[in-house]
Amino acid sequence: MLEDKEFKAFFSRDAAEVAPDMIGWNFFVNGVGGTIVETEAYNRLDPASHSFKGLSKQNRSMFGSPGCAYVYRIYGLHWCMNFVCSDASAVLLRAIVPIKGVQQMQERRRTNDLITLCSGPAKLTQALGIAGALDGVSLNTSPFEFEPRQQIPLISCGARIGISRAVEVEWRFWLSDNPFVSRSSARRINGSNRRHHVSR
DNA sequence: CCTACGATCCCCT
DNA sequence: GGGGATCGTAGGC
Repeated sequence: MLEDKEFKAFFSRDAAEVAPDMIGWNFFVNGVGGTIVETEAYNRLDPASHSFKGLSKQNRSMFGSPGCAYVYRIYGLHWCMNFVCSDASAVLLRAIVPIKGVQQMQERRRTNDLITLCSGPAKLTQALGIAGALDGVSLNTSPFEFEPRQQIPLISCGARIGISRAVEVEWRFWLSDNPFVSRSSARRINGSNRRHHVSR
C-alpha cells in the first residue's frame, strides 16, 4: 500500500496516463483479487466517456476525488469498476489474473475455469465482490488493497471494446501476450492495429 | 471458429 | 422510450 500523498499523486493524472501504469499492479478487495492485466481509459473530452456530457446523478463519482472508486451498473445486470483520475477521467478495470481467494472467486462466479474467472469488466466485479455499495469509496482504504508493480512490463494498446463513439481511440491497454485478458490473444495476434505502448 | 440474441435496470432525452 | 464501457448460451459454418 502506498502513502496517502503518493497514492493521491499517482491518480491525479489523466486516465490515459494512469491506465497503462496500472498494468502489473496487484489489486484486492477484502483480500481477494490478483494482477491487473487489462485496462481502458476514459476522459471528459472523450465522447465514449460517461463524463463527456457533464455531471449527472449516475456519474457523480467520476467527478469526485482522484483515487476513489467509480462503480456503475451496466445493461441493468452487471457492475463495472473504475479508478477515478484527474478531471473526471477514469480507468476501467477489464481483466485480472486470479491470485488470492481463488476458491471464493470460483464460488461467486459459479465456474472453476481460471482463464475466464476475471477476464472481463463484469466478470471481475462479480469475482471480487464489487457492487454499487463501493461506489465513491477511497481506493486507499479497506476493503481495497494495492501492490505496485515491481518492474515495467511489456504492454500493448489498441481500440477500446464495446463502445459506439470514439472507436478509433487506442486507450485499451493490456499485458502483452497474456492469456487472462478479456479477448483472446489468438484472435488478436495477427491484428493490424496491434502495437506496443511505450510506458514510463 | 464465428455471429446473434436475450436478460434486465435506471437515468437521460 | 432509447440505449448502454456485458455475459452466457445457442446455433451455424
